[in-house]
Amino acid sequence: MARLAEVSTATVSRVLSGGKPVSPEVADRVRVAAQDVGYRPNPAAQTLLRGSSRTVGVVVPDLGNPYFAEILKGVASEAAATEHHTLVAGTDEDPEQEYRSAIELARWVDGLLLCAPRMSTPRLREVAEAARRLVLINRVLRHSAVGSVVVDYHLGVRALCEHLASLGHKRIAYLQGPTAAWSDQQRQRGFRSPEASGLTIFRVPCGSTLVDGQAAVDEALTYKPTAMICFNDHVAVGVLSRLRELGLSVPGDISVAGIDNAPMSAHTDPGLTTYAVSTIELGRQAWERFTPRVTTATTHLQGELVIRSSTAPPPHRPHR
Amino acid sequence: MARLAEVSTATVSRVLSGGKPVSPEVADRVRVAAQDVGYRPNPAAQTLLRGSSRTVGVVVPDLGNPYFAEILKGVASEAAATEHHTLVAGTDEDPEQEYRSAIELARWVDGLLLCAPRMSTPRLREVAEAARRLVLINRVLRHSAVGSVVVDYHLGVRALCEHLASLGHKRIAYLQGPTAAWSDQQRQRGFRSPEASGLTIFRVPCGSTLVDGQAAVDEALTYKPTAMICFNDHVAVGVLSRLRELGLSVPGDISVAGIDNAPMSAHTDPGLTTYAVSTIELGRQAWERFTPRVTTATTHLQGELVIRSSTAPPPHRPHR
DNA sequence: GGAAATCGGGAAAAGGTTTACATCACGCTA
DNA sequence: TAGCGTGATGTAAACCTTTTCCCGATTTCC
Repeated sequence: MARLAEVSTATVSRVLSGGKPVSPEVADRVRVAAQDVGYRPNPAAQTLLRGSSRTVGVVVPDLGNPYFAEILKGVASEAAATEHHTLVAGTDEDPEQEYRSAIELARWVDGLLLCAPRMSTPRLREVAEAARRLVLINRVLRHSAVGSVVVDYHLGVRALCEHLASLGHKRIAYLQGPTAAWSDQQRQRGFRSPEASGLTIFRVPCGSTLVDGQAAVDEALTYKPTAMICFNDHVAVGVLSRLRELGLSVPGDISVAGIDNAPMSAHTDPGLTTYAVSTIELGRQAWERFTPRVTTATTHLQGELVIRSSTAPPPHRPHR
Repeated sequence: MARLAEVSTATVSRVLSGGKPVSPEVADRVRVAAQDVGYRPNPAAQTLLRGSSRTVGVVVPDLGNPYFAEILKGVASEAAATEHHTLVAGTDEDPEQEYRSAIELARWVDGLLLCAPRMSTPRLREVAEAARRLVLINRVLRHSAVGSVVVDYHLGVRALCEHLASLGHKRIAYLQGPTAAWSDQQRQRGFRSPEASGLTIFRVPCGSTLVDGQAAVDEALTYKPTAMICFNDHVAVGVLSRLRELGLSVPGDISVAGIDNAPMSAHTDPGLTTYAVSTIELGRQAWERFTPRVTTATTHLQGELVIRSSTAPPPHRPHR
């Protein structure tokens, strides 16, 4: 203990952590000594006593997905601003691992940020019990001390549909997200009103990745749609790539729209029309849900339609 | 202490963690009790005593950059496989924050994975002292107990140059990475031999992001190059986007090549010629450097040239 | 001038787990 | 049969801080 080198034992604590009254010269002496010896309080000991690790956990399906990477970035940055650390875990889209990682991380952290589209509600509830504080992304759970930040995807989908309808589209393929994903169901909700207004939606099983998008195009085309709405921008990029392979022009032959406004979406060819969601804001809101004062309610985040050049009026005659 | 509910105190430890001899029936009783009470050992206490937190730290310039996201993913996955956790910090490309984050994280973790292109060598050495174990990405440091995983970028650059030269290119613009970044210097090394062989390289200040690429194009074009090599794929995507705006066709009017083979590079239009580096392998290698047995040397990782459609012979007459 | 209040500092306990050491019983061998 | 070794369990110390309680000293108010 470097503290002996100077004055005492508990005074060091007062100087370094507590805002307790300490005489200036003593405080200085302590600081100098700490500097000299390179003294650093042991985080484990601090955590043990304080009962708080000053750490938040982030569990997402895929760390490689730019969408989650952005959220992680937002949270990590907010956390760092208040001397907190960020523990991460990727779950490889596996519900079982979502659960295990969440439970495991919950032991360590003060607050857990969980994006687990596939976890069953009962298990989610278990996690809620295990975590001191839980914030869900794109999911809700009736439980005290659980906050949620959800993007109103149904609004996004509806806006995209209205945009496409106003261009004259009638037949739209929707490339679905992962089966049973909560946020996919939200998107599906958004089709109700457009469908009632005469739009025809063809639902095509797909997924959430670039490769999924690429693979789902051929099936989607069998419905002869004039436009495609993709589960997210990631998928849309895969779709654009496959359409190019097939020699179809976008938006000449077919229009394509994504959701999320991923960083790359402004730079695809053509630029991707999408429903923009601010991941920064999402991360910020999520972080705010950790602070005790906030009544742990659900925050709804609205995006906005970003119209780029991947959508246009349908061709006069169906392609092919 | 839930343990009192059953038998004793230390026996619980023996059952749950140590492989110490315990009679089967007692072990069962403990397990059942733990299950009932939902008992979980306190990680802080374990860490305090064990002297190891079973945690590794990852510090990267930008968590939103897919390249680092992939590395993080690789490490987190390897870590999870051995019951370790992953602590992350983004530094927003700020050398000062690189240092602070690294030092701070070093207190918590068993091993630190550091990607700090801009940190000065003396500070890097300080971090090496503070960390129990340090692994550097794309950087080397003469110091015991410091491992490195570096990509041989000079080989990549040379390969790209040779590829372009074989297509007939003579004037190549290189869009530089962040000033003073170690890995940019490595790339620059790769130009020596091509320059000696008669290739002309124009160096253009740029950066590491999509937006940097977009912004640097105009200056690069003033040199009237027939090809551009970009610091990384991220930059290249920005370049493609700007060239499209300017009405220049790739590779018709000008060839473009990136470095890293980011996930999106196969799906740009045109597909990006690049020097492919396996981030998975990088993460794996980095993780291996944490295990004590490895003689903490530098691992050199070689990529391979991936030729897609963004490179082609130069136009017969210089554009414009 | 004396007593009370306030401020600064020191000693010790607490926080939950692991592990070394001590204890105890049982079985095997001489 | 007695002694010794082995395997199972309990006890207590150690890990490293923070924080509470308490005491001494200085200042202020009556």
